[in-house]
Amino acid sequence: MQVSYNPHEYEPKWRQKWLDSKIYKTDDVSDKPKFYCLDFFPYPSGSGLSVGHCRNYIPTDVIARYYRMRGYNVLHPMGWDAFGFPAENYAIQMGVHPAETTRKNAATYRRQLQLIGASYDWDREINSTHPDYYKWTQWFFLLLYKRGLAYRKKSEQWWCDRCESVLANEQVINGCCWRHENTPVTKKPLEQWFFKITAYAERLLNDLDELDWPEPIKIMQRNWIGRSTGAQVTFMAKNGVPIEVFTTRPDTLFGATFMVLAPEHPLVPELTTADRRAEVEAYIQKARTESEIDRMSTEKEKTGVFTGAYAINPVNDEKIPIWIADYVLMGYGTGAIMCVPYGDQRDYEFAQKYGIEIRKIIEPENPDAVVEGQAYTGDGTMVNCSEEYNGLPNREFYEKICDWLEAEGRGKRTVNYKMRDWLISRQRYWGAPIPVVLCESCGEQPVPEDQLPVLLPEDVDFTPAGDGKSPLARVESFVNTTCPQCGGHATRETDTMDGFACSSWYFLRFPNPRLDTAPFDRETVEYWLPVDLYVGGAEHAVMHLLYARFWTKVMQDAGLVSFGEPFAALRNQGMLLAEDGGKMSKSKNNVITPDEVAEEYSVDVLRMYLMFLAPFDYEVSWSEASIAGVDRFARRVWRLFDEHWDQFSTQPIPIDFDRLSAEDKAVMRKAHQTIEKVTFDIERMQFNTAIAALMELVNVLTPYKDRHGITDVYRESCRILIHLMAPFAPYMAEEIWHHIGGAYSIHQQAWLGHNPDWAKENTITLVVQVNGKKRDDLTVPADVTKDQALELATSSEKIQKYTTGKRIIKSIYVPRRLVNLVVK
RNA sequence: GCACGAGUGGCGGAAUUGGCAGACGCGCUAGACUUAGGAUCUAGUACCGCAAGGUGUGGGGGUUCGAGUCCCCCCUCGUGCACCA
Repeated sequence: MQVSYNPHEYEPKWRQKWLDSKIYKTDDVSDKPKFYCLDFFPYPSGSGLSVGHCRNYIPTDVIARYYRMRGYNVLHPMGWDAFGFPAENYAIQMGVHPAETTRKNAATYRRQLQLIGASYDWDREINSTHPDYYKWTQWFFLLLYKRGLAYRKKSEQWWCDRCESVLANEQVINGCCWRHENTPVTKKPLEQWFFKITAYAERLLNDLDELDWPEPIKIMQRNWIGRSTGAQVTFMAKNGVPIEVFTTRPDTLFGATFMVLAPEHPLVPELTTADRRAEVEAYIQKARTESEIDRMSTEKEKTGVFTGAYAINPVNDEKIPIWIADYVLMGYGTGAIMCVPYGDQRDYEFAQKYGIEIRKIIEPENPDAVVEGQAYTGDGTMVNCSEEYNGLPNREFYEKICDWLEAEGRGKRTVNYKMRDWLISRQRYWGAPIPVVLCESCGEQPVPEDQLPVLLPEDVDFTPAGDGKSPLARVESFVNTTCPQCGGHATRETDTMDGFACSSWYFLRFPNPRLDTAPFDRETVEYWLPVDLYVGGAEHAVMHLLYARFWTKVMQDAGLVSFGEPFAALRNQGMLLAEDGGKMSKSKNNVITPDEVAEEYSVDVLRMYLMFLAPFDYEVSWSEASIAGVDRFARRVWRLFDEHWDQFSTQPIPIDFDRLSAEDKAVMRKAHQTIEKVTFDIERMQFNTAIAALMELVNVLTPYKDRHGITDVYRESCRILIHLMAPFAPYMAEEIWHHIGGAYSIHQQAWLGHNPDWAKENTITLVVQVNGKKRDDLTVPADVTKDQALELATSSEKIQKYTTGKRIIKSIYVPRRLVNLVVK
């Protein structure tokens, strides 16, 4: 019987059946080994999924399907990280409520993910904007609050004049607003909520070592955390004010010939002398207005002004001038530095420009190491210090001077981090309200747990007022409340939480998505977590991945979970570029959607093509030409079965391997080698070579069928093929399985194991080299011994051409590979 | 500037980790079947050479019987960090 290949008919049919019969439903707990396969929590944007997004969801789906067939209990869920600015901005422009946009966009994403055959357990779908979810996001806020890890502080916050609104850090791109490319942002002081992630800096850094994550991501996190060791040293100003500085090089203290404070340093007004005041204030004013990019530019020549004040260098009681300069940042260390022009390039340039003394304090072993016009940062012997220290190696002196500082109470060893606390306040509407009220008499009060969620009011005018406040501040019914402590009048915090708060715990929700008494059930979470495979783009290297690790550690400390790391293994998929090598973007009108590809070819072809085109972590361009090749492959597979459907079996066909003809053996061997190869490749996520292996098998079966028709070996090989294809081409596998009489569903069949005896080659090609150059190859039995191999090699005519009249001084035999004869 | 990555046919990429370089696919060439072909099938396809043979994994050195793979130097591209004291 001939059945025409018609994916447009069978793909929707199976899609519906899989949904209706819930074959991807996950058991809560079971005796099976578990596998938690998770995608990054997506924001459902208005434009829907492109084929680029599919490079994230299809590989994880293949993995999930594979582990299910391997007998694992697989948790493969999906949900929506749907709070955030885009929905709110869209609401402002179009007047559509963000809740409406979110609903619509999530529905589009769900439809498209179902289209591409993603095998999520849809009963576990979650949405961060539902009160059932953000109630627990607020609950975690309170947990952090109770543990002293959430605090409010006045801080300088990014502000865009054209938006008339504050911006999140991630919305500041190169010092300008993300929506107004040429509008530099400025800073505005505002009361803000912070999470004290810095308290976990050390653990966040150290625990990276145990993670199976891409090395570049770990490096980015290490850089972000930015640990440096050194000393905090107190310099006394002449008027008796202590100035704390942080230095990584206390061994250069004797070379400190001036100090620099950040222009924003609080001691500046106090230190500045009357005659310098006008100039200092002008400089501060200039630094304020200067954009961050200008100020941070390494290209820029250093500038600064003298405050008129002096401080005492604690190691030698020398009087050194205090300057202010914008190359010193208030946000790092203490906002003040000691300057050693001899040992620091920045200080060197500054000292040169302003004529400050450059004093040599470390003599390198090789005098040429000191380059004219540059600071010397290397090691050497101390000079120009005190008698006691001169002549010491600087490393040794480092320890000595730290001991001395600590003994004298003039400083101490310290560790400093570049990472700052996580600012979570957003003066925006579309986020989870921060569950805190401000009482006139009791002050700041957390909302009691039993009053959660603090509901986000629906009927709100979300146009920004330009006053730096959330639109919620204008909703009186929301703002006015009673104090949980005294019952008196109180006002609610009107800021909402950063969207990254929602994604910092969502992976704990999937094991028990509908639980209404707690964010998660301990036992279930301990069964499923940590996530076995986490896949998403590299762009979240520091933000989300660091925040989620932080929250997990807080929960561990609170005794809520036993583990300290949420994601055991992380992989980043490569970006998919447009055919011209540029980014796919709506503005360039070059976005290809899965819908279009499914329409023109099929979902299975899209899936296999994306897996085949390059290793999954490579950046690669879409190619219209190559997808046709995968379409051909799919049709070839279909033709292996077509017109012979009733001759196949879904049960293993008994094969008496030893009695097979050589050709039949070769086919059977290829089939079992393919099982081995595809299994190996899926596990190491080398999907492109797995597909290539399937193609090779088809390339063997097609001509075999033409010569021998439907033999047992052929039927068995095709049965193997269809199993191996199931994770990659789930629709076609299901349809073929159905036509050959398989019971629903192939996706609930067990993965096949290969028979190593059958997979093993019985003859091998032995390469024979003379002096490392290939001169012959011999077909020999696989179990050939070294002596036999050497005998065969040396007796080969082609080889003798190169060996006669010469002496074999060495013969190398690599079992099952080659013989190399070294002659002279 | 600093720190990682990566350079393999006309193209995307293989090479199970030091052992036949170019699997698989695209493209291309020739042929078959066709009214037709953007269908299908067959053969070929790294480069030079009629051939024997030689040369080839960005360039140059090195280790080794043997290097795409390991080591050193250089070039190009990509990514991240970028006055962090």
